[in-house]
Formats: sequence, C-alpha cells, structure tokens
Amino acid sequence: MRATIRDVAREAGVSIATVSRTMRDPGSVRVETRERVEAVASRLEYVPSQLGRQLAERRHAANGIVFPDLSGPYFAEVVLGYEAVAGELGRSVLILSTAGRDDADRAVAAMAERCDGLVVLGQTISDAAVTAMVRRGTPVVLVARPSLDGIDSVRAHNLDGARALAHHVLDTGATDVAFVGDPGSGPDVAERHAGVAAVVAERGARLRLWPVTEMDEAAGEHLAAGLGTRDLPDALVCANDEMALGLLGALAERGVRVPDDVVVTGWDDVMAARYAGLTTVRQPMREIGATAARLLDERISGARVEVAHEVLPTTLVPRDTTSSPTPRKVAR
Amino acid sequence: MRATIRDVAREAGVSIATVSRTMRDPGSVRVETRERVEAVASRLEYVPSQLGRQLAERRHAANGIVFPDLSGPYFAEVVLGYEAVAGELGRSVLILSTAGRDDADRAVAAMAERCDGLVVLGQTISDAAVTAMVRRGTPVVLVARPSLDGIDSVRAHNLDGARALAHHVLDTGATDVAFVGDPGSGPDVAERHAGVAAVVAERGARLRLWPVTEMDEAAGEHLAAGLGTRDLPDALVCANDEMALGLLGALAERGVRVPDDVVVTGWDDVMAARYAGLTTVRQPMREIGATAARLLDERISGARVEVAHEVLPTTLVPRDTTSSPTPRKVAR
DNA sequence: CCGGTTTCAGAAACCGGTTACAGACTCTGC
DNA sequence: GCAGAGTCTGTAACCGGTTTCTGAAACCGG
Repeated sequence: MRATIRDVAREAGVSIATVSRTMRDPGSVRVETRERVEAVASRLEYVPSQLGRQLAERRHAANGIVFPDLSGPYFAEVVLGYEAVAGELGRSVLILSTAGRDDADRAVAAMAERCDGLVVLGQTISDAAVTAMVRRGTPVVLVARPSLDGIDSVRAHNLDGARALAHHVLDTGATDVAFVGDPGSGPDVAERHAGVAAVVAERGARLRLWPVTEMDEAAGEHLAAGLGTRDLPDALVCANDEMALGLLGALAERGVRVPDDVVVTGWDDVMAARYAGLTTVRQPMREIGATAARLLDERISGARVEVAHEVLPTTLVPRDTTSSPTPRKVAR
Repeated sequence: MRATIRDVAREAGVSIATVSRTMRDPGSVRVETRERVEAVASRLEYVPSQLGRQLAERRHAANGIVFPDLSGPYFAEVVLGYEAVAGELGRSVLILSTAGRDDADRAVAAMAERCDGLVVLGQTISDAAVTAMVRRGTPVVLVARPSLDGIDSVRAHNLDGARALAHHVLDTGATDVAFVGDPGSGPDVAERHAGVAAVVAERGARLRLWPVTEMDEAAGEHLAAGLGTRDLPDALVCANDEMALGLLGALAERGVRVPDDVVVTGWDDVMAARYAGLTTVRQPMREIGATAARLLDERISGARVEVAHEVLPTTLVPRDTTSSPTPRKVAR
C-alpha cells in the first residue's frame, strides 16, 4: 500500500501536521525539519492522497462538462477550449456525453456530486435538472442554450452572423430564400432564422421555411430528393453544415448547379465545409469553451456574484457555394 | 450547508451506521426504521457526499483518458466510445489534453492521483511517465502506442489495413508508389509503411518514401508545391487523411488530375474525406475506446491479471481518388 | 418457559488529509 | 538573568462517509 501522511510523520519523527505543512507551505517549517521530512517523503515516494485532501478542503478541484456528442467538430472544440483553461486553473475536467443515454438528468446529477461546478452544452438535460443543481449549490454555466434566470451563459452571436449571412446571400441576387431547419429545435436555430428573416424583410425579398425533423446530412439529401415537387428557391440557407453538405451532394446528383442555379449556405464551418467549398458561418468554439471555464471559475471561487451572459462574435466565411469558384483554391 | 449523514441520523434518531446501511443496502434495515430514515433523508434532501464515500471506499470511481487533441475526428471518437462504456460501468471520465502543454508528464501524474486507472492515447507522454504510474499501482491501457512490457494495449490492425490498401492501389495499375509520412513518428505510421512496403515488394512494384515533418494539411500542400522538381509517382499513399486532403487541393491547383495522373489515398476516414472522395482506411475508433474502457475496468476490478493486447480490424474505403468517379454519389 | 439462533442497530475505528489552537523553545533587549 | 515577542511544532478536532464488532432484542422449537 502507498505511504500515507502518518507513515511519513512516523519515519521522520514529526507529527502529521508538520508533514502537511511541509508539503503545502514549506516556508512555515524550519529548514532542518523540512529537509528531514522531505527526505523521508521522497524515500517512501509519498504523494498526498487527493481524496483525503479534497475531503478536508471540501472541494473537488474538478469541473464537469456535459455535451450531447463529440462527433461533430463543434462540441469537441468547445471541450478543448474548456479543458485548456480549466487545466490552467488547476482543475480537472469530467466529461459526460448524453448521446444514447436515456437517463441524462440523473447522470448529470450524479456528476454534479463529483465536481465543484459544471458546464452544460446545448439541450442535453432538462431545465428542471439544471435549476435543481443550481439550487443545491452547484454553479452551472450554460452554453448554446437559452439562458435561465440567474444562471451564467455563453453564446455565439447568432443574430449578427445570420444578418451578415443574409446580406451576403442577397448580394448574390437572390430574392427567393428558403431557410432549412427547425427554429423550434433550440434558440440557436431560432436566432439564425430570426436574423435571416429580419434582413430578408428589410431588403424586400421573400423567405420561406423548410422545416426538417433531424438536422443531419440525411435530412439534406432527403430534402433535395423532394425538390422537384416545389419550385426551387434562389438560396438555401441551412441551419447547419451537415444539412448543407447533404443537400450539395444530392443537388449535384440531380444536375442542379451550385451556385448558378441555387446558392447554398451552412453554419458551423466544419472541416468538410472547406473541402466542399461551402459558404458558412464560423463560431469561436474554442473561445466559447474557454469563456465558459472562466465564468465557472469566477462563480466557484466567489469572485463574481452577479449573473454574466457572454456573447461572442461570429464570422462569415464566404466560399464557392455563394459565388463562382475562384481558381480552385481552398478558402481558409 | 448541505445535510450530512450525521444530520439525518440525529433527526431520525438512529446512528450514522444505520443511515449508511439504509442508503446502500436497504434490505439490511428493518422496514420501519428504513422508512423513518428515508423520510428524513428526503426531507433534508440528503445526498451522500461522494468525497466521503470515495475516501472510505478508497476508490475514485473515475477513469482518466489522455489524448493529444480532439480536433481531428480520431480521438474524439475514441473518447466517446470510452465514455459510453465507462458510464455503463458506473465510472466518471476525466480528460486531459496534452496539446500545448509542456508539462504533460506531470499533468498526467497529477491526474493519475484522481482516478482508479487511465488510458493513454498516442505519444502524449513519455514511457517513463507511464511505467512510473503503473509502478505506483495505477492501471494503464495504451491506445495507438507501442505496447510496453506488462501493460495492456489496444490498437487497430495497421498492417492488415495497409496491405489491403496497397493491393487496392496496385490494382489501379500503379507501379511507382510514394509513401507520404514519417515512419519514425510512431508505430502506427511505421506499421502502415511496413504493410505497404511488404505488398509493393511482393508484387514487384517500386516504393519511395516521402518524408514530412508535420503530418497535416500544410505538409500535403507544401509537398505538392515541390512536385515539379521530382518525377510524379503513380500513387501517393499518405499516412493520414489530412495530408492527403492537403495534397488533393494543391494538386488540383497545379492541374494534376486525380486519379488519372496520380492515385491518392489517406488514412482515418475523417468526415471531410467523404466529401473529397478520398480513398482511405477506416479504423473502428469508437470500438477502440470501448475496448480500452473494458480492459481498464477488468484491470481495476482485478477480474484479469494477465496482460491483454487487443488488435481491432480496419476497413478499406475505396473512393474516387483511386478510381474514376462514379456519377458523383458520395460513397458511405 | 428456556436455551440457542437470527435479526437488527449502535459504538467506534478507520479512510488520509487540513488547520485552529496552544505549548515549547529560541531570540531579543534591557 | 529574565520578561516578552516571535518561531516552530504537536495535539486534536474535523471533513463525511463505510464497516467491523458486539450486544440487545426478537424468534424458534422443544
């Protein structure tokens, strides 16, 4: 069994208090004593138990992060940004994916018992579960999810991005725009839709809504398959890249030319979007994660008591699906 | 402050031992007593402290996973597979990314103090750090990394995949093959190179090695830029998809036709590979993570003492970059 | 009604640390 | 040489649970 603080104390002929002090505040121990303790500690390969320490300090020194999935680049990047900052702040990171888990609320509640605070990405758990955790004293930061009363949040500025995107699309000459996605699926999509709708109205164009149930590639393909039955719009503004990519493939199969016959856009700037030449909107994913980590830390340490809502800027990334391809150079 | 076991015991007029038993083995407590304790517990919203429990049980009920990065799809998928199984086994998952961290060894050692065992992906930390942890009693499973003496590991069958890939490439008629990548960068690439080399030799073709320092898109682009100076081979077998994708873009710019002038392959089957029509080799990433979680659990629980080395099969995914494009259908 | 077995619950030790408090010892300055 | 201040270090309580051991009460058949 590994050496404990009592083993070290006994061997060094001191009390456990002195060993503890030697480990955490060497300056408070006489040099001579300290060296004796340190010698014994290193001989016994003593490393303080985190469990004992955490119990005594009544803190976990760990943060959690809940996400639906990591398959897409979106959440993976957020997690990375989060982990980097949490690491700097001396906190471990616990992860929990709710994909394919039917008891997400319970799983998250269990995780809340193992960390000092956590970040919830998207619509992974119920509002009730979130407020229950906060009520119990676990700080929570919401990301990519509508903010709840008194709870910190971090979001990308969907509205701004959507407005910029809409202007760009209309600048191609489009007057008949279709928004592909379900605004009811969450605030992100709702805001994107609202931003596009506002600009389209301002500039006197027409906006239709093409609802989907799932927002994945298959949805895009399926939509393209049913295209013949409706008149083709000038622009297909998709709520995310996956659908746009699915659409692109299916449109090409059907001989519809992009961007000549129809302009297509996505949202997220996944890696594949670059190769497909897909015009899209980029969110500062890593920065979102990092910001969430900072907000959470401020909350846990008590450095801040007022509620904070951070909104980070988005970037329009114009590519071939909204303008005639440049000499085949992959836009960065 | 939250209720503790002693609060519940006092209110219910029983000892803390009885409360503890009520929580973890209700059957061992008389119905009447149990109901009284449960009533008090729910009234006080008592939830046992994980810290106290963990200290008493001397286990963390958490596993760690160390990875270099999550940007690519590779590690993200492994992490997902790992998390899913660990969750089923009732263990939390701690993550640690070594990207942009100069003290990876120390960070991992610190994490090892907070979990019952961990998985190390790739060349994230030194062999010395790994063996040190194992010596201290922390079970470790290595993934995508050469196995160390007495330490469990999980790998994909690079050799098989490389052989299949090489046969496929030679079947296109190629006789002059270039392998793009640095076999010295790790066992994965070394095995891929070895597999290709073996088949090329068997079938009497020629194999060159095009070394690179970084294995990213920029490397591929840079390589293509320098192409004029060397004679173009029949096939460019890249050690990963990123380089292959970078190459594809740069080749197209230079007017080199793929697959007519040169055949190109990657490795990993990232999402973008599908859109680029890139022939590649798929590894069962989620399954690798899941397998690692199971091996680790067996080790932690002591269910297995002998060392295990799992090798999972790979799949060749032929696409347009090795054969004339089919009618523009995205291959799954 | 009685001895023996079973069931149930409490006392106390324990997990491995942190830290308030107090006592002992060492310096000062007079 | 001694009082007072300052420096170290030890004692012991505490963090919040689990679990062994033990004794009391309930139950059993004869």
